[in-house]
Amino acid sequence: MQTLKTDTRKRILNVSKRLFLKKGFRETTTRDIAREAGINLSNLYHYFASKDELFCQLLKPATNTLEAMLNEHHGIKGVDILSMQEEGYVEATLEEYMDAIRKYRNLLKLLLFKSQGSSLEGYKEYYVEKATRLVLDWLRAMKTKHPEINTDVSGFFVHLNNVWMFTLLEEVLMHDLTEEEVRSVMSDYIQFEVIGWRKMIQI
Amino acid sequence: MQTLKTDTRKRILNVSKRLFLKKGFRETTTRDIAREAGINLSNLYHYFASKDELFCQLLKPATNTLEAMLNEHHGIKGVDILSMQEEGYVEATLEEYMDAIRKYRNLLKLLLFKSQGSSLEGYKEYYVEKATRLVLDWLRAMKTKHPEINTDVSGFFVHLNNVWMFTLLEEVLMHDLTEEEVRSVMSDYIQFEVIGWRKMIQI
Amino acid sequence: MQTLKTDTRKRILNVSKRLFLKKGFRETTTRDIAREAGINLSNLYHYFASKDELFCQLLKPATNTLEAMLNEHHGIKGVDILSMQEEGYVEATLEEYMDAIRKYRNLLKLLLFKSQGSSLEGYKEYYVEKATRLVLDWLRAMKTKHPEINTDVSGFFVHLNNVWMFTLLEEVLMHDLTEEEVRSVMSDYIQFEVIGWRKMIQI
Amino acid sequence: MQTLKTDTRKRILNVSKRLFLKKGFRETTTRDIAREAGINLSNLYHYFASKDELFCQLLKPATNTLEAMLNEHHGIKGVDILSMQEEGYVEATLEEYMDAIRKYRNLLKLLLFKSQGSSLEGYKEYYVEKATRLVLDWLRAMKTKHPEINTDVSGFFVHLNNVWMFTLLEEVLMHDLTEEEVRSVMSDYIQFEVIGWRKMIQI
DNA sequence: CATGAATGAGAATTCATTCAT
DNA sequence: AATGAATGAATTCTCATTCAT
Repeated sequence: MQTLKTDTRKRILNVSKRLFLKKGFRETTTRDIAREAGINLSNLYHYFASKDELFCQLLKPATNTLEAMLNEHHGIKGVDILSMQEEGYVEATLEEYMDAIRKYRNLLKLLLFKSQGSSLEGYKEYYVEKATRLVLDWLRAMKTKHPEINTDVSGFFVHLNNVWMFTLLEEVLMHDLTEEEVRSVMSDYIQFEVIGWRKMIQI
Repeated sequence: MQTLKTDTRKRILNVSKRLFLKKGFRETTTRDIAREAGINLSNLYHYFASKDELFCQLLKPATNTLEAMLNEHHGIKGVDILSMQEEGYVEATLEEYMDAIRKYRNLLKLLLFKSQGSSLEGYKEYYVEKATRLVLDWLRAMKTKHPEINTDVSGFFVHLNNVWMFTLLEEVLMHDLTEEEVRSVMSDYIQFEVIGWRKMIQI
Repeated sequence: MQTLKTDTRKRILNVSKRLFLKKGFRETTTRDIAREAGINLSNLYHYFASKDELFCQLLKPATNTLEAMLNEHHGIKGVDILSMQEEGYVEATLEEYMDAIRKYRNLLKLLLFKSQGSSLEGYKEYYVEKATRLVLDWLRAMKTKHPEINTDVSGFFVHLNNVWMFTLLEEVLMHDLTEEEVRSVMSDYIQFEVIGWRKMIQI
Repeated sequence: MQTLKTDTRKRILNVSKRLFLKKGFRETTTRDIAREAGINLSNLYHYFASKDELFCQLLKPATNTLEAMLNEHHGIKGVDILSMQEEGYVEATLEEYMDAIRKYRNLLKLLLFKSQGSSLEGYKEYYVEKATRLVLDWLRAMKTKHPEINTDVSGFFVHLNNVWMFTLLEEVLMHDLTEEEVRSVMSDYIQFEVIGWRKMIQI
């Protein structure tokens, strides 16, 4: 009996994940992937248009989540600047990061450490830039709403802030911290950030 | 007419720097370098044993400086933990970093962003690890000398500290901050670090 | 239109045989082979992992036969030393050599004269050594079975014996003796050997 | 003080001998030679027109001796076929071979085992052919002088005879037999040859 | 869905030799 | 006599991708 389309596709993705993790995007050949997936090399191209597309598809869940977090967390969408004072907000944000790492630990590793040569190799920079722009826009909006707060924050500061976050993420992944350790480090980090943030905008 | 050895060598290095900076180590071919340097491809091997060696030689000034800084700044050699309180120490440290960036801005870019595929591709990790070990050793030595201070600092904390430093360096390089901006950011960073450090060891 | 796999493979092998024979392993380039076989250079690597593997595969029939002859002829396996007196034994041995030359004349030429630079370049020496060891072991076994015979034969003598055989083989090949001529020379040689042998062990 | 021309030349030859012996003609690069001789690469070409010429010059003493032996021993020059009966002749011949090995052991090794890629790579075959022709000519001359002897010897037999001799030489060199061992083996061989020879021509 | 065959564009490195000084 | 610089021609092997079936 012929393997179901999804089976083969799934197998390719699983094998890819393993190989990309081991050797990185560039050093992993399509031949390796096909061989280990037990399929013909050309057949791989029935499922994915190119090696790059395969990589992007593989990372889709992780990048989707990151995009979502980008919009919601640094959220231009409705979160009021004053709500950052509430306890629950910090908790929620923490959980979001935790979830992402719990679910996509390996995909995030791929994205941050193993993507060179692929079209995702600049993802971190792209993400940080986008986040920075969103936050700055949001700050401007908040200024209109709450003219009393200080939103005179340099772009570079916001930028650096986002970079710290990614660096932390990278360290957590690189050193394979346990969930307990991650939680502890993350908690410190987010508190530090929120507090610093409040102070900065003087609310 | 025969070109002086140093001319050609210098030309190769200049061209390499430009190309590596533009396309990275891996994507830059020896052919490109030779063509742009106006020499025969094989002649390149007269000056450098391999593409990798060329890259290492090119980065030598920067890596040398970093190694020196490693030993002197995080220096296990003679700096007393108490001297970190003095104004001058912070100043000096700041100047050291400033100098490195001023002199080797592009080489540091190459080292940190464009070295993949070369033997220097893991330099950041190597450096951070080594720095971490040196600092921990130094802390142990200080404990003997000043039993009253708290040196109960986790390895991961020290590690993270070193990573922050590199991240900052990366950001400064990546965004091509002017010297004025660098000085400002660096100053903040070092003060932050020294203060945090003092608090941590409770002196 | 797609060529059958075996066609191309066969063509590569045929072309290789011709070129290796003409210029030797080292002086024959993979480019030459591909061009003359009418295929793309990289396609050659579809069929053979390397130039060396191609050479070994090409010679496989001959080396296999030699290995078989090694085990059977100088055979530690069951041939009794006394059976060397029988007429049939000499006949059979002769035929074996004749067959090998008849079937693999050119492959044997490649193996003995054109293999430098390949992993088979020391085949003659390897073969002679192995044969020598086998014969010496067999002699020891015969000594147990027939304590009356003289098996006090020096290793160097056995060695030299095997070398003569190869030299003869080489001469026959190098001078392209006809089958008739080969048969005549071989016959002399084998009779000479068997007679000398009998005398030596005094049976 | 500048090195004398002969010194440098001598040094090049010594170094070459060592390197060629270790790695063979082809695998030894002119760079290696120059480096180890402590001279500039181009300077090597002041002493020898090419790598090949260097090799030939190095082997000159050995090839000269072999050529001389060729003429004298298988001597078309005056040796009467009947003198082969005398004791002294065998002795003299033996000594000649012994001398050559004693004096040129390493050069002969180079010639026989390490010359591939050089213009001397076919020396053995060339020598054997020439010897064969000389002997056949000489036999014809003897026939005129002594019509009673049998000179009806096949060319291939003479050829094989010369090949045996070289094979023996090769074995002696390859296994680094001591002078004592060489003498013993050689003695057997020459006696065998002379006796066989006498029998063959029925004198 | 699946396959075997085929391709083209490289890429790093080697080496004997020559030239100008 | 000696040198440093330079050359050109080669060579093996890689890899993502496409085509015909």
